[in-house]
Amino acid sequence: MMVNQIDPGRRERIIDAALECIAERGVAGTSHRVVAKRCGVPLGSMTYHFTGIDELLLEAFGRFTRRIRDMVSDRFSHVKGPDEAIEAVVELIYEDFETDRNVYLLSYELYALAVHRADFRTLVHEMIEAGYNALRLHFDEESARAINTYIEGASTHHALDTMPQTSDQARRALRRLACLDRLPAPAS
Amino acid sequence: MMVNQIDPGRRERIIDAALECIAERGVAGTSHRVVAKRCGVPLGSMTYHFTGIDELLLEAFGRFTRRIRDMVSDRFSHVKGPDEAIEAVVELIYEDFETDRNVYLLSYELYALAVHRADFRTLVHEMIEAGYNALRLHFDEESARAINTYIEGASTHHALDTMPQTSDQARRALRRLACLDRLPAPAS
Amino acid sequence: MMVNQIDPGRRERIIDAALECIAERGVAGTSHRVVAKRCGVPLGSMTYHFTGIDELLLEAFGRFTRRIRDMVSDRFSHVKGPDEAIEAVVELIYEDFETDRNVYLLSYELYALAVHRADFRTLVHEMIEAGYNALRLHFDEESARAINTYIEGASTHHALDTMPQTSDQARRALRRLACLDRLPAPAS
Amino acid sequence: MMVNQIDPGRRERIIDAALECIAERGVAGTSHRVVAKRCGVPLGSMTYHFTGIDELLLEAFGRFTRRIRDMVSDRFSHVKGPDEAIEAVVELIYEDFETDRNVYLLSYELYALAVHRADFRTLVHEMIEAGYNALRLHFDEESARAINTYIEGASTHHALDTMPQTSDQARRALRRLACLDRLPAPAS
DNA sequence: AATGAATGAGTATTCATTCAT
DNA sequence: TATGAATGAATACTCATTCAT
Repeated sequence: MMVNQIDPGRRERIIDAALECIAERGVAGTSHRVVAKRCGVPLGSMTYHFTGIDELLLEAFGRFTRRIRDMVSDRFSHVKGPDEAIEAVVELIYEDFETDRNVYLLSYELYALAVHRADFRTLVHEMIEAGYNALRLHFDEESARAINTYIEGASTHHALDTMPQTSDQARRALRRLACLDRLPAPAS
Repeated sequence: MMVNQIDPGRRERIIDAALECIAERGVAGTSHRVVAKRCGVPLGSMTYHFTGIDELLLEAFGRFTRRIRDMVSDRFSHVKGPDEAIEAVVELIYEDFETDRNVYLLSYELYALAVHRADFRTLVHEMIEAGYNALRLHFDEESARAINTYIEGASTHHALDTMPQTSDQARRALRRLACLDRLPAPAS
Repeated sequence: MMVNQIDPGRRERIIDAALECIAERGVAGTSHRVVAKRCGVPLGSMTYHFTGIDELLLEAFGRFTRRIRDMVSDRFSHVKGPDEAIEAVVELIYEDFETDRNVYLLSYELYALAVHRADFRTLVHEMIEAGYNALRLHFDEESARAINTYIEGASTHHALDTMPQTSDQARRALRRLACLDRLPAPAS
Repeated sequence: MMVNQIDPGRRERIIDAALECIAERGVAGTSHRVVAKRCGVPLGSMTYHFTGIDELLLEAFGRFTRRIRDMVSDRFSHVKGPDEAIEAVVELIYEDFETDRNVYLLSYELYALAVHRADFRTLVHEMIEAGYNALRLHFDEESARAINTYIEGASTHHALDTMPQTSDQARRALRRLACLDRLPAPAS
């Protein structure tokens, strides 16, 4: 029998491994066994640190949404005025989320869970509200909601390789939503 | 022993049952056993009609995306001009998808699969393109993309009970994206 | 992969193996694994044939109580009159149950389950009623109940190696309960 | 970190909690974790105070059998003569054991263990002998054994809700076993 | 053509116990 | 002395799939 090594950071490492695993293989492919092997802890350790797989998933996605909220608040920390806010949004989508592609991958795993389960839905709400609150400092309520909605859609289409929109196009769309440009009458 | 009954609609019934099951319990809760019981066919029938669970899921989601494409083409069939097109979009989100809530539930299950697997991603692409193509008849390319993106985001927020936007607000946002209104200078 | 052999008596063999296993190691030591190994079937076969371990235990104990009821009805089949009935009881305890010691061992496992769970309690009731009904043909109700009660106690004490009573002593006690002998005044 | 509190009664509290737990959920549902939670001691405390789960069970059942022996000796402490002894037995079954229903529930858990393991069997022996010894003071050996046997059976049938006998009927049966009444010739 | 039986890999979880602190 | 952390073996059960009939 192996001697018990005490390992204070283990719980955190398990959560990280779970998150990586979800990004790579989806929630469906994320089992106690797989996560345990990935971070080199024995199987029994999983249910010692977490009451069950659900608690693990919840903690993992909690960490994920916190990370996103941090990205948002970092991008908005020095923003002054609506023009800079639009730039922050574009950078969020085309730089931050792009750099950590997991943001895209993990979101849809989380949403699929959120559809059926309230505790995961809470995480989604918090994440969406974070975006709204940051926008609200620079836009009226209706515009802030509209922009937040657009971000959501852009992320989805980006995640699924379906967004041929460039960052320039996204910027223009966002500026329209924010009424930042005087627009020409549309050419039918 | 039961005599083998020929049952021409069986394959279709299985697909329908699978789709209901996914909506109710998620892909994770959708197994051969569960689907077979739901539509009253023997377990062996599942792998007789489908090479495996993946084929069944793919067929089920194929039916789902076709249904959505039908909703889109129905709404757009009599549309004339951009104003009516916007109305069609609003009705799609606030009436069609709302009436069949499964549209929301199933989308995120599909996206979660699509993130990791190309064949499901193809279905998503087709669905998104259908929206784009309908819009393209009434808007320039950039506006059509922007509107399609907005629809995506609005659907997500709606699915997850996070969209306090009314249909009026959505209509206004869509009209901004389409440059249908002369906009006031923004209130700082 | 091993070729599937169809094996029509398998379900019955599993039940028998479970019963032997309970007798040897107690319900606590009777797991899917252990029973499967004992009768040489793969683990997956256990939950194919039984919805769960409870169904298996219930079937096993059902077979056990039926066996006891058969012993009772065999012993009583040719009984004529109360004297012969008493003999039948003595032979039941000191021959039938003694021959198949499992009768003793299994009873207490069953009772422990019956205390907490109604479906097992039903089996116990049926078993006890079988004894009562056989006795009722030869004795008035009160005597039949009293004798049945005595049988129960004698079985327990016998099972737990605590009954120094000989069959002669048991016979005399039973005859007293049945009022078959004129009794002397007790010596204090 | 919590300072180690000395807690002299802890061992006793654990034993009590174990006994309650066995009564409620059976031996099968009684684990270190469950008992520890019930009496609010840390898990590590269980194997500190007891060498293993077996020692805990043995101590718990030891306490249980002592409790029964106390009930017996209390009931018999003032008994004078066989008539009063019979009354004591009836009160034991219909009052004492009835009041603390755990007596019934726990007995069969103990018997199931006793069937397979000698140390638990010893406890059963002591318990049964206690009854015998009390009876022996007022009856000849054979009657004492017979009465003790009857008590056992009556308890079982009572525990399993299968004893429609009233205390009056039990009293009459016991008096027959004790030869306290001149009996009528049996009605065939 | 159709299916009931079978199966091995995999799932989450519980458990008694050990041990470093 | 006392305990939180750790662990490997075991538990019941689910599953997609195969195959003989």
